[in-house]
Amino acid sequence: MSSASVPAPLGGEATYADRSVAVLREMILDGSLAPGERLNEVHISQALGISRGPLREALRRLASEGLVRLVPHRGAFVPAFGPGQLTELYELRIALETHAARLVAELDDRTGVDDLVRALDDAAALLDRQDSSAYPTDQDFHGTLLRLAANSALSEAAASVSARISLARSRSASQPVRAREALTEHRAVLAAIVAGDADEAARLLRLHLHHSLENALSLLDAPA
Amino acid sequence: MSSASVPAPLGGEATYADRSVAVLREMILDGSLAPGERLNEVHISQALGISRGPLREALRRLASEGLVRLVPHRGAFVPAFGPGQLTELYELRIALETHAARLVAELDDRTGVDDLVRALDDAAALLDRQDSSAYPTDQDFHGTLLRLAANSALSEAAASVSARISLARSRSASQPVRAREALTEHRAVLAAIVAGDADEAARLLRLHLHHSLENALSLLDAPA
DNA sequence: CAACTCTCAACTGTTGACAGTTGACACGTG
DNA sequence: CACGTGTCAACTGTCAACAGTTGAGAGTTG
Repeated sequence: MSSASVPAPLGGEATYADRSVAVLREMILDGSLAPGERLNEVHISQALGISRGPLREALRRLASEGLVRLVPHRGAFVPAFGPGQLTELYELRIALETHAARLVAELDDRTGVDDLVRALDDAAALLDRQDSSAYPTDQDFHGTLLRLAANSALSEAAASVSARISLARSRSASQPVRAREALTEHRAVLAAIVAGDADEAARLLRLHLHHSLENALSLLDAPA
Repeated sequence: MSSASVPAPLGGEATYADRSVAVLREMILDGSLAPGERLNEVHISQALGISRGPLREALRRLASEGLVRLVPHRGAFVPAFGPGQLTELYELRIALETHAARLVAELDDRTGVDDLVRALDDAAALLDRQDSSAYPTDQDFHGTLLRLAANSALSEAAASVSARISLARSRSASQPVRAREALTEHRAVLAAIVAGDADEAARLLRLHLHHSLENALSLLDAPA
């Protein structure tokens, strides 16, 4: 382990297990715990200043999110995703998000959609003015779409998948410069939603995510 | 190939937690543990002849499957699903399965699909000959479709959703007589898949699952 | 008599110790 | 020298006991 691990305060009001989940998830996603690394229960519990019980519970919960892989009698590992698994995860994401887009397109109340349209217009203006290659609202767009679908089961599943994809992509942390393309595609999807064309919205979003997958795969093959 | 996994008698070599998960899942799905019921750690662990540690792990794992609801400092409950949640779950199922159908329709290797066609033909013949109102292959059809999609992440997500739907429908255990309609719709979906028409396959499957949802909802409102 | 407070039993959260398993290293054998 | 074997440290799985929280009911007060 990248053992620096300050015996973090871990202070708050939730249970130790809850807080451990949060701390470990953060460490896994930001690379403090590298893919392939083994998570030693004794070391980590001592580093967190708790006993093995709550830590084990945290590890099991992370395993159910797919951020940790448990091997009986061997322990917990941070999974290392290959191109095949990244593709599987993207296909799953496509399944979830395209259906969310379909649900939103068939929604009666359009206020949420209108807000999203405005947000994307603002982002477009910002991107045109200053050459900021960053497109911080990418995750926002997908997150908002899920939220508008108003299906908590769907949202939770999508969140789980997104976390795993983040982990799979974590090695290539350098956000690509697909900002403009992504924004353009987002606006196209949104236009179809506004028009109430569920099929077209789903089709465009599927296309967009396939582009994103291609991008992610190319970055995966070319490690820094 | 050490673990060619002979399905051990479940009392054999898995950990206590593993076995507890299996036992409890069974009890929840077959109604031994009714929705709304509270799961007392002490009582259950004594009934299973183990200590609270492994049982707690089992409960957390079931919670991650959605078959148990954990309330901090209050304990574990078997969730009681209302019409709204059942609808959410079905929408999630639709998202997953329609995408699976799409993937299968775009598959090159058609041998698996051909097998499924034959299986449905057999089922149809059987259903015509004897007036057996049961259509045992309903779950088989959906399960096979998922398997053919060859995406383990997708399959696992679908399995989790199916388990929750089973729980939500468990009160109305009497399988409805939608056998013929279901089979007809299955064959229509499959025909589209054979034709390689992903859009149409997805559309028909979405329709089929919406019918199934309507049926489930009507049974939910009218308790025996 | 309603509402509020206090007390307590039951239960979950947590801990530290014990038991069984695994993988690796050293050793002996062909 | 390759290979099987024995041994062992490290680690996970499990247990029983301790600590903190919750909800309910007895008791009290206006």
